[in-house]
Amino acid sequence: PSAGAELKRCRFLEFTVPEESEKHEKLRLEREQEQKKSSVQRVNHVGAVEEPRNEMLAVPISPPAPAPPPPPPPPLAAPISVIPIPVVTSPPQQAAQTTLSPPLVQRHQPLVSAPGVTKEASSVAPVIQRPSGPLLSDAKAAAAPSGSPKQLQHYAAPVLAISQHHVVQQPMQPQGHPPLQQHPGVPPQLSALKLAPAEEAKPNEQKKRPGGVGTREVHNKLEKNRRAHLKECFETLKRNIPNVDDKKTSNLSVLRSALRYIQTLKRKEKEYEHEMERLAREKIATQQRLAELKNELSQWMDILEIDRIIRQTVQPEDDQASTSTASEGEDNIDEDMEDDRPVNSLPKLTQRQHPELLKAVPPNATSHHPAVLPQHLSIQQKQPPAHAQPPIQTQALVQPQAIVPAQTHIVAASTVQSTVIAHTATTHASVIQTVNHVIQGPQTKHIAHIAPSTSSPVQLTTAAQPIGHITVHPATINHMAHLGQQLPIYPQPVAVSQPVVSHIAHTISHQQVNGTTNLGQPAVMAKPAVGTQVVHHPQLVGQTVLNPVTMVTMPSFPVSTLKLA
DNA sequence: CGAAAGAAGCACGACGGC
DNA sequence: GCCGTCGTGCTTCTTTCG
Repeated sequence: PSAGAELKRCRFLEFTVPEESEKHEKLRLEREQEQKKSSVQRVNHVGAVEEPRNEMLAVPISPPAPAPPPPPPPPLAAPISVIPIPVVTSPPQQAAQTTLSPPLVQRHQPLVSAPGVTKEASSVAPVIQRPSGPLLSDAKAAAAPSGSPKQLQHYAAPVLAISQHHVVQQPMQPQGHPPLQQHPGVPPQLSALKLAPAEEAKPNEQKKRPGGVGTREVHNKLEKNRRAHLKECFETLKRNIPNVDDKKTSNLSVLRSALRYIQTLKRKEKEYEHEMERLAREKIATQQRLAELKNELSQWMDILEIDRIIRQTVQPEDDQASTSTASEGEDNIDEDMEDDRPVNSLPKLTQRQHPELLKAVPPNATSHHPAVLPQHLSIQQKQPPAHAQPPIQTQALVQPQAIVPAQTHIVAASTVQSTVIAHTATTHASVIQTVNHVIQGPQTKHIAHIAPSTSSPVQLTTAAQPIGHITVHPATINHMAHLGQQLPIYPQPVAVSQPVVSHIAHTISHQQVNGTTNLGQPAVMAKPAVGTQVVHHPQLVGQTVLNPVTMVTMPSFPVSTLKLA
């Protein structure tokens, strides 16, 4: 217990007593207290054992001494009284005199009156209380080895008194007699309490009252420390409160100010919390909006990227294809693309997303152009079939039945660019461009073999010879398999209008292609005749068809098939 | 687990300074 | 009269021991 108390005390001291002097003083007090404790403990051990005995004995014995036995008191008083110093045998007289009044007087006089007197009185008082000599004496005798048997035997109470004095080291105090004479009726507790002060008062003596807490002085100092601590706390509090005068505020006002300040802080805290919540919500909303915008942007970027890729894939080919007139071809292509897709890439996207739109348009759609032998397939989804400008919409449309005289097969020797074509085939221009490239490509493997219907390969250079049909190489079909259902493959011969074939043949024979084409108006008059004769559509009259490939009319199979080319 | 002792805290009254 | 300080008694809490 002492250790714990010590700790507490140390902390307390550290906190409360900044001044070293006080610390030292306190430390000194602590040491003293410790000493007291140790001594007290020793004594207590003895006394503790003894006290009960004393009490026990005292009770029965008490009657003999003064008047009525004060049995009740003993239990409490006994422990404190501690004791064992039998040795002292002092003149009973003084003690007796002093002890007479003490208990009663003490209440009133302690502070005012001279402490010495009261102390003595108090000290004596206890002695008085225990008149029961014999028994106590016995106990004491047993407990205290060095005690004088006589006194102990004679006065039990006196012994107690003596013991106290002994502890206090006050030889002067008369102990033996007073007790005997004194009033036994005095409550033990009071006596005990009074004992302490009495001893404190004694000048040199260690105030260590065996009773421990009893020491007033110690208690006072402790109380002082406590108040100092309290004061320190108030000052600390005061320092932490804004707008508080350092010196003109009482503790009460400090408390009030602190209360107000705390309330203000709480209010602000709530406000800030609400603000934070609001900002958090705002942040979430903003993030959502940002995500949406990013999404949109990515979509647009995809579209633009696709467009770019298409351009990249188309332009170089065009460059390759058109040597001297490359620029012309490019321009035309661009123009074509622009013409075909005035809305830019969006249409493309829609095309890709809706490949079904690319499917062949029913013959009726182009039936209003009876003049055009090969029916044209409209690739422009935006343009309804009934549109007034069929040439623009139509591309390659051939009905097998319509092409009787010459069937042509497109034989793709290589499908290397099938994928690219697949991407680009969604546009009119790109399809044509692709076909153009395939046919004119420098690499032989890219060259489509256009053979006459007789199935005997014919040199492309022989422009005069009619081309019977264009066949698709099986490898190409296999290669295109991955394109899925949207890219139906037509293994059967693809009919190509005779004029187209003638154009192709003618172009190939010249080994040269002029890029400009009226993609949107590839009207070709197909003649059953075998020769290569080009008949421009009335709308094309006066225009130069530089790229005969564009004249190719495709059957009414889904446009996706064009990718095959 | 209860008793006892010690320590700490609280309340009251008194006193002095402003 | 208010406030701070002090001394003191009492109560409560904590720790130790049998």
